[in-house]
Amino acid sequence: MELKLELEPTNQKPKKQQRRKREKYMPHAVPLVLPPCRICGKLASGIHYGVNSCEACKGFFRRYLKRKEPFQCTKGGNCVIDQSSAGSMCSGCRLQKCFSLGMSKEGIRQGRYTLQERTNAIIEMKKRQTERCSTESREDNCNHYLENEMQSSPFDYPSLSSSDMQSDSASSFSCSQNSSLTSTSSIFPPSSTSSPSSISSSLGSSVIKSNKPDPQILKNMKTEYSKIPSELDSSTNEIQQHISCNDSSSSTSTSEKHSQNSTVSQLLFPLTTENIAQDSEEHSTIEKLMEGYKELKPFTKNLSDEEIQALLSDGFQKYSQKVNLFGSMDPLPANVYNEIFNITNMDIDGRMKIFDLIRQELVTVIHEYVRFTHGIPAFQNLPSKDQASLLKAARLEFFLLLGYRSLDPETGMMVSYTGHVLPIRQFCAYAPGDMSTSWLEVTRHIRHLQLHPKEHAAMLGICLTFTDRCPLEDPKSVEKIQTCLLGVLQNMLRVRYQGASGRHLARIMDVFIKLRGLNEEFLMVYKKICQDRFIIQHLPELLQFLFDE
Amino acid sequence: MELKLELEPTNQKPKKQQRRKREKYMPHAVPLVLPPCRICGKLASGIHYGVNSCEACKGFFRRYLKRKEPFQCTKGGNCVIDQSSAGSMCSGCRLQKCFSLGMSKEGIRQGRYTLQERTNAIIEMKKRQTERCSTESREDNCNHYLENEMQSSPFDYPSLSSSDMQSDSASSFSCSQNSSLTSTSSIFPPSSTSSPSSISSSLGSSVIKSNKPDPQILKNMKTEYSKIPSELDSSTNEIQQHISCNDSSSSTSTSEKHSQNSTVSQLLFPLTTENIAQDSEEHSTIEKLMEGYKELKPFTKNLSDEEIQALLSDGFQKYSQKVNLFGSMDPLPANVYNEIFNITNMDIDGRMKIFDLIRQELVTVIHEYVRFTHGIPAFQNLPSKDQASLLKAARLEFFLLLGYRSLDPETGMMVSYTGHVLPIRQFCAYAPGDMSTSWLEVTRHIRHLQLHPKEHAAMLGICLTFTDRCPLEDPKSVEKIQTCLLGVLQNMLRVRYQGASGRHLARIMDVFIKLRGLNEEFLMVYKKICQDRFIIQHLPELLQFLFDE
DNA sequence: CGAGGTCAAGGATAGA
DNA sequence: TCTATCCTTGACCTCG
Ligand SMILES: [Zn+2]
Ligand SMILES: [Zn+2]
Ligand SMILES: [Zn+2]
Ligand SMILES: [Zn+2]
Repeated sequence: MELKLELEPTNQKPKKQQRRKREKYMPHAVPLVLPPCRICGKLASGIHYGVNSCEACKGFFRRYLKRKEPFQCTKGGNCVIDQSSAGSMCSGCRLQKCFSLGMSKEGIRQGRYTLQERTNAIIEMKKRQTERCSTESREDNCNHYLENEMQSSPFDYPSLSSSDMQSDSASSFSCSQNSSLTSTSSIFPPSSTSSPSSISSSLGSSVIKSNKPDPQILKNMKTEYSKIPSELDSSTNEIQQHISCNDSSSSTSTSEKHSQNSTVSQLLFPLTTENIAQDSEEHSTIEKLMEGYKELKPFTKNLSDEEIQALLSDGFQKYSQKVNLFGSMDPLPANVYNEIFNITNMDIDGRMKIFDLIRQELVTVIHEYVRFTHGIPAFQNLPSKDQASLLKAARLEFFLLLGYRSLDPETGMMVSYTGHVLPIRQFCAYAPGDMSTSWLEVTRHIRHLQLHPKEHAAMLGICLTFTDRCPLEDPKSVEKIQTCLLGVLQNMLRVRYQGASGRHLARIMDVFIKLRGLNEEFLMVYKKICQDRFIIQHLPELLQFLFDE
Repeated sequence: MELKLELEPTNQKPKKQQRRKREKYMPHAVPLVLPPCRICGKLASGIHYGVNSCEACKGFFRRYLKRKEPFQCTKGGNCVIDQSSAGSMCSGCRLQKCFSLGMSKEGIRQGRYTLQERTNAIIEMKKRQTERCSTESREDNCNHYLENEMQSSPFDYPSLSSSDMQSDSASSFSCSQNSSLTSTSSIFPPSSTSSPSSISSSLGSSVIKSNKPDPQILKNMKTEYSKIPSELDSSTNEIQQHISCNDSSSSTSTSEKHSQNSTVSQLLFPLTTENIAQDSEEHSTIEKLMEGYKELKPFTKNLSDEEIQALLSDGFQKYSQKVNLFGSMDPLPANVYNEIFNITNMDIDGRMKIFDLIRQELVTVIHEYVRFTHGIPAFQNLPSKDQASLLKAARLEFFLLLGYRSLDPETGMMVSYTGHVLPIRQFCAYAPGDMSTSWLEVTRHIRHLQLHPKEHAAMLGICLTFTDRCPLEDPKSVEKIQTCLLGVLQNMLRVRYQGASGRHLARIMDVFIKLRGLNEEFLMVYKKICQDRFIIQHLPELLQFLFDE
């Protein structure tokens, strides 16, 4: 009788009662009959992560975003996702469907592109570019990467309600006056690298030494890559043919193609009768690439996955024990650990040890890095300035990609280039907390790819030959190299995965995108840190490696 | 033998590792911690099928629902069901118990609790508790917080399908032999505080000094709070009356109440004819509280919000500039900043400065803290051990709550107790990254409450008088004080917000819950850090403040 | 109105 | 087989 809360008459039992089974939850009475969930077909509750979807699918995608580590289908990846399968949908395929319908964090994304669609777009772009490179007079010889303003983006999502616009943009696309721009510059955010004139001594000297244009090698290159000549204006007709083949819809069935001596890339290198020789050509490209790849000798190179894992686990145990000595800080996050480390004056020693390690390793590493590029077709024909720029711009991504087997994404332990086992946090001491997390995540993704060495080598080559990461004197040649490597990679994937190769390539492209993201992050943060007196004093080599002056 | 492991599909290996040690499963950070399973007494994981129960009993009932075939007892149907019989309970009797407690398919409830529901539950809890405290003989005089097993839960939502059961449980409730338990211990996670015997010198001495029972003050207290006497066994009848009034239904209209001189809390202090004097009583309570509140003199106390904001903004600018000198680290997170700070050897100075500051402030602060408690009705009548325990246990939450105006949750800058402006990250140097985030978040919430000083004072008092945060000699008296303060607060809210006061109270309760969470976090992390040599050496006062030995 | 959090239902699975 | 735990799901809620 005396409850004052009765002013709000609802809060008593009756409220609890009405709170039983309700019908479908709709945040608001939905005036219009909205389309059903695009993913599962159930009643949608709104637009979530960019896609009209139901509460369930929304939650599913949200959980994915939190828990990372994409789900894997165990049944071939072709499970049906609809309301009939509610409650027990295959998570892997459901996630794939979410992706393919364009779900993404914040729904902001540049369009509703699938990984696969994105990859296709990238590849198509590259194709068109090569075409243009070949057909165009070289009057626009300026740097690709300086021009990426105003480019009409191929990623602008075609609005469903304006299909006329779509064709508009499609037609304007091929005759765009800005058409010489790279596609990658719109896919990857523009890099914030500095001018190419400043070259670190250790890196620069290696490059210069190795860059005296050896006429013999150059000749070999010409032989091997006669279809992609160093003279841009010649022999374009063949490539043009490829393109015209490819411009038509891609609906031609694979089996048809097989009659034409296939397993060879069709998207990038559609077969024509003149392309019969490509197989062997590609083979020698791979061989050369692998020679360069052999030059890279990270400690883990010749270890099996199990051996590496044993190393890492062992190291992790020892590390944990060590950490326990400092006040049992084991479960504490890195920054706390580092703080303790610093304050107890143990840090300086610890850090110095690592710096010494880094210093030693850098010398070896950089030489091997340069030698790897000798295996990249025509790379040595590039202007030496470009070679240096590329090496510099790709350094971080290259080594992250190179070392993916050496890092346990679960424990964060890594085997260094010369075989020291340590937590990556010590490498990331100066980075914001989530930098090492990103590194781990990318590594997880790369591991997920289950790469063969040849694929790995090709990826490393591709990684080195993005034209949008730095200003270049001759971006077209670089572009061409990358296109070639992409073709090689694609063929390998096709041989290995057949129909699923598209998805795999998509995953690989995604890794590149993620790597690029890390690189950006890295540049932003480390630019500032390089001014640190301590580093300047104790690790000038690192600065030379990391920065441009 | 090893093949068995390999049967598990490919890349699962790290995941399976963790299987050995399993703790009680609690569905991730339960904000509303519930009393133990009503069926078997083990730790409950939530409300299942309408009854507060554990995972096991939930699963048991689910299996029954599927199998349909009801279990049959073979031993007469009177088997004991509790945790001691775990694993080998009689299924028939277990199911019977499930039924008798109201488990049913219809009892289910979906979705989360509204803020208001939660608050209502909390308040209801408190009410019932006070009831129990007063009616019970003191034979069970042991610590509240040790006993929170087996309490019958007022959180059990009455199952719709078994309304008869409801009255059953209601009647069993009031005569429960375990009824002396605190509610808060089930709402808030149990605190991990240490024994009350160890008291830090600085805190302890203040308390002891102030705790010599001043006969004059004690007399005043008796006059002012004669209805809540320090002697527990006397004058309980009045409170009992409140309670008995309160047990009946709450359907009397508010307007009726107003004829009885209301605006006084009815939920906690239901009006009876004897309660006419309460208004003035409450008034004097508030006045006394405010006297204590005046003793608290944080630098910002007499500044307007705008003035504080100006201070903070100014400090933030200066801080940013300073930070820019160290390699323009402005946007970097705290850990990086601290690292730089340490490595350049500027850190030690910086840290030491702050330590000095903390040391200075602690002395002032603790004295004022103790003096504040003099304004809490009957607080000084508590056993001095209890006073010290409460002061100790509440210290963090108290100061976070006290200083909410001094902290800009957007920039993370704060004005210290004596007026120094600095980023809170420097206070949180040893905490994991998200600790300061939590602090900011709680502060945001408190600011959102738009508290009046009196409300603030009441909250501080309530904050100090939770019985579940530490062991107490006389928890019931503490409980009574808190109930009184809650009533006062509730009335103030009602005057100010009328119909919306329920929601506001809900928000306030939520803040308490959040503060408690921070406290838990704090205790977990800082326990370890107190072993740090550097701190022991340079800031023993801090340790005394933070810890118990 | 959508992102994100909450939390009970139910499935999966190791253990008894 | 039954039990108890772990984990994913999806309806519902809050907040900005
Ligand atoms: Zn759906
Ligand atoms: Zn599937
Ligand atoms: Zn149970
Ligand atoms: Zn039985």
